[in-house]
Amino acid sequence: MELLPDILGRWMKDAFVRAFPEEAGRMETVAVVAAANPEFGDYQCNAAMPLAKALRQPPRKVAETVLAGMEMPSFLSKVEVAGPGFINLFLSDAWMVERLVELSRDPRLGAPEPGLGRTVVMDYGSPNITKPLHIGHLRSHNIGSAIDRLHRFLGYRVIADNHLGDWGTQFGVTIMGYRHFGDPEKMRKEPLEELERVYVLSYEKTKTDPEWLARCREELVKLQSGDPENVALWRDFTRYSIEELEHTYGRLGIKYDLVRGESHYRDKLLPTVEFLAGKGLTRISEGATVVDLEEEGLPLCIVRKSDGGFNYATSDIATVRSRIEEFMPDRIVYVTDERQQLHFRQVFAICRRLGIETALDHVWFGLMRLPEGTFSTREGNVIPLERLLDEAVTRAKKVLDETSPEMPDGRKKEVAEAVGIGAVKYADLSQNPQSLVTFTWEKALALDGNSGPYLQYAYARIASVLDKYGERFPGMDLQSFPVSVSEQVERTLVLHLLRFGETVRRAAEAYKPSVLCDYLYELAGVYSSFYQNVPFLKADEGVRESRVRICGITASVLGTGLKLLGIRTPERI
RNA sequence: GCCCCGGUAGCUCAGUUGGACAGAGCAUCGGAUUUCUAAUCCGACGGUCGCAGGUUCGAGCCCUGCCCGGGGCGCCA
Repeated sequence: MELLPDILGRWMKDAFVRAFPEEAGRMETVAVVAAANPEFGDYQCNAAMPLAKALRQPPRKVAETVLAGMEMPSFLSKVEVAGPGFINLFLSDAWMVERLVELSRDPRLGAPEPGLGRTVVMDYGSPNITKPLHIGHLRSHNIGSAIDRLHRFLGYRVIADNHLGDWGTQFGVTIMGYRHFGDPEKMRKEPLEELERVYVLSYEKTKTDPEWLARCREELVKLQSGDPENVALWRDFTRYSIEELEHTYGRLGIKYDLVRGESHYRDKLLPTVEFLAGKGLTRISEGATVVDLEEEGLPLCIVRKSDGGFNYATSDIATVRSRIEEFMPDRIVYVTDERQQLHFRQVFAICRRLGIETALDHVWFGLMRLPEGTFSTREGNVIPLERLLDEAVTRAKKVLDETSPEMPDGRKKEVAEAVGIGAVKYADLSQNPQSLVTFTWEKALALDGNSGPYLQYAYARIASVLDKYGERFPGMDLQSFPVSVSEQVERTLVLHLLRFGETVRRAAEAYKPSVLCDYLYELAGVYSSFYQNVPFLKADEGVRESRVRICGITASVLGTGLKLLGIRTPERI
């Protein structure tokens, strides 16, 4: 299905070109956007005003001239010029309803497939292992997996790779910590907590004890050069970490195609530096191998340390080359926090120098903070991610106990899990990714207002309506009844449903799941208003069926949208 | 010192890339349930969009300067 703004934009462009062939021909597109206010119609076009300047004519006159030569197309009921020169477009009810039915028969609900034939590698989550996830890890996983699903929905072939930090300096520190402070008993029971504990102890010691620091580096070099004992430890640490990660990923509904980690590219580090050197991009500075990036206005980038070791930049360049070779992607997308902006600009610049043309995008998001400031292990104010999820589920369960006492216990547990985690995920996704996020329990666990549970509740109410309809009017063939709109709120709902495709496209293009959240919240709001103020099961036959069909389509759109966000949709709450 | 973000209602945040009188949620206050799930709905209250200039038909959005907060800037990732 072609998207509404595209259909309307094309018609407007025709109108402009017909009226002003020369000037309008130079306009690349004539943008049509959703109207700012329902009074002003359904969509509006503002192109007459900029054009008026070039033509040296009053904008209203330009708009009127544009419209004068056009016949009213079937999809519009009214077009008018308003204010300084806005062109307001009113969609025809009959056409909207026709489109809605078409949408309901489309498994993609009217969304386009711009990604067909395209491959994108997505790198998100990518935590450093040997530490439990904390609330700061939520954003990359959550935002990344939502962008991932949006792209798959739009037809892209997505390769989601969890690029674990499993080969860095921290292993020397952790190995030393484990050898000297490790408790085998705790290691069996809570490996990640234990690994983090010994890491912190060992790390503190590096700051006061230079010899300790030197020994940590030694252990890292031993690991990286294949020392069997250290490699065995590294394997254990990695295995424990991944097992625990998988548990949290299961709760969050995050799935990867690949979980490779930096270690996967360890044999490619030296060849990468040699390749860079072969291209004449490197020089030696203070014993380190560096790439100058002055032309790009960036600071120089170290690709090999003076002690012979490699760092993050080298690893990422090696990873880009490997991914291109293996998957031939059209694009590689990284989702990390804002602190890595410079790093990726450097890496991308070096890739360009190497002649890599694959699109490379860094999607960054604001750090999560606590009201009192940043959190850190040393401050002791780190909130483990699992604890946040547990707390959310507990609160959801409490509400369920009050509102749905009749629900069987097992079922209640499932619903509480879905609702609690839905609340946490939605609270994070609904913010503009680039805003700095201040974590508060109140916000993360909100169950009413603009929240995940509000959307899930709306969904469950619809599911209930559909069931009740089936019970009370058995044997009716819903699809054989026509859809029509009579109430204002009903029309608003239909219009909103028709905008699903354009919203999904915009959310994916902008890498902003929050765009979809806004849309779904508004959809649920319009539906709730409809539900509360317009009878359907009690309406006359015909009107009843039309409204129940609209309910069904709303359920599809809301359900699909929530699934794209990774939020589950219980049929009963 | 240089670079990147942010500053919008008491609080937490939107604002479709320059359009119509700046919008939600929370909080506060008032109303709605013999009815399709009240985790809901309807309404009220609430703003110098950090400050000062500038660009133009039009600025929360673009430009310049300043103030406040966060982050980054050669061997961590």
